[in-house]
Amino acid sequence: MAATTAWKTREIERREEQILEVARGLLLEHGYFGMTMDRIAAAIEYSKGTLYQHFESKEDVLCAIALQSEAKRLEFFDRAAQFEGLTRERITAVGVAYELYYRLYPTYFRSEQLIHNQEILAKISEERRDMIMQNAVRCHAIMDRIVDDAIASDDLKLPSWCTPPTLGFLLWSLTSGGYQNLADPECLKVMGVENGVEAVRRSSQVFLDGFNWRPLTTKHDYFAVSRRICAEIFPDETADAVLNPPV
Amino acid sequence: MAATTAWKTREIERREEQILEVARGLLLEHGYFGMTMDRIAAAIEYSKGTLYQHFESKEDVLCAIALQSEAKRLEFFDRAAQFEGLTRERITAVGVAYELYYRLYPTYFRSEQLIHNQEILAKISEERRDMIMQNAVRCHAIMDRIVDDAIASDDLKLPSWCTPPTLGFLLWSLTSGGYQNLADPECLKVMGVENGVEAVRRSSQVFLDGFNWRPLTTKHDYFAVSRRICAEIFPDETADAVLNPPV
DNA sequence: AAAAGAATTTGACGATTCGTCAGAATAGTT
DNA sequence: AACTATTCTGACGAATCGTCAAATTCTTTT
Repeated sequence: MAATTAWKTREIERREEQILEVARGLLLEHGYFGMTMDRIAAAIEYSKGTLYQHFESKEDVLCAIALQSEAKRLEFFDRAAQFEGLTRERITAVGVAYELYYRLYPTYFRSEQLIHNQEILAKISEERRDMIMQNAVRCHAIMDRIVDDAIASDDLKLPSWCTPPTLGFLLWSLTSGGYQNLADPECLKVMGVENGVEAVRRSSQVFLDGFNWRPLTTKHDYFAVSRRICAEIFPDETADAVLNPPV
Repeated sequence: MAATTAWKTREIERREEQILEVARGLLLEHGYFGMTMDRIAAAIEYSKGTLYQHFESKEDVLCAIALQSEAKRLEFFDRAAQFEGLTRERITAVGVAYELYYRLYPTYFRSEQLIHNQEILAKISEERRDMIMQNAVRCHAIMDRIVDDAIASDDLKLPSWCTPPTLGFLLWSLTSGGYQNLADPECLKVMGVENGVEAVRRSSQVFLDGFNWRPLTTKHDYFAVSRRICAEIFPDETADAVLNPPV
């Protein structure tokens, strides 16, 4: 009996990575319709049949790419969650994490947007869909945790219409909505906004001020806090002067 | 010479409306991939060739649908802009307009999202793309105008990092981002939010409080203002008790 | 009313792409 | 070397987009 050898297993893993790398390149350069299975197969120098042994459909490839992106985002969020300080400093750390993710991995950000499409989600394997959901849940759990801590420590008192997950949803809507609009050049032209990333960052603080999450920006230098977060949590990612501190 | 008669012209217009109606139905029921040109042709009882005399591509059909949606949204914004009152009441009117649009025409909202896709936009006629942009610009101009008035009348003083269009962009990001997340059932599940629409509406006010746009919610009953806006500007649309006042 | 000519409609067709699968090629075993 | 298990291949069927030459319908002229 000729079983799959360890040697072969490694070869398969290597190939899977290669496929995703090539696919991401095609996706970015030629878009969704330009990323064809034939082109991917040609680029990896294997046949389409082999490609389909790794991924059950084109959408599955797409989701695998998005999954990598989400994993990176979750990694950033996890690291941000380790920042120690006041609750509002901690939620700021999550904001910094998301901003860095958006700025360092714009291609990842874009592929994530793509799968927020029910038609694409409908075509993929149960397994991958679960993993995607799992990641999203964990990202929101991180935010929820901080909001809960803020309430417990009296830094924040939410109005009755706003549950802790609701605040997470709103903050998420503001930032992800903002980045999404910024990522669309047509939108940008229409809206006439400059320094969009800075605006999103600062307006998040305005938003939290509106909820009276203490200490307010008038009492606390969140610019300095962001710098500390960069230095302590994301030293490698912000070694480049452009990203430290966030402009 | 046999010229196109007035009779025929009307017939053509009627058919164009019919196509869009059928196409929207297919889009909603079966999604982007389920909306095929053959199915549309079958449903309107004309051949595909005739269909292609009205629209130069599938994307063109999609954009025509989105254009109808945007026209409706613009109509709502225009009406909201006619509300007379304090500047912050007027921006509230725009918020009410957008909320009503989202709640009354969820199918329109969805088709608008679809065309915010560069690949689809790239395939359509110059003419339609211009019209789409034009509508978007006019919606933002309405917001910008109100922000400018607020600054002129000292109701609002923007921080130096935030231009008037930037505030429009941010408010837009919060609300459109929020509705978009709410429209995605998977997102909703992940985030664990209830009463999302109410949360978006109230959080917009929190946001404006953060910018210190007077009068603040602590000094002014924007719930009552919203009711007035509904009664004066959108009487027909909010005749149904569920929508008046916005829950 | 019939013929000629213009406008409109049709659906079969070429091109593209997805996903499959029977058979070829390769690797491992005896 | 012969045999078996595994992996790989690319031609193929199906679905869909968009086209266009031919068929049909409508209008005008004689």
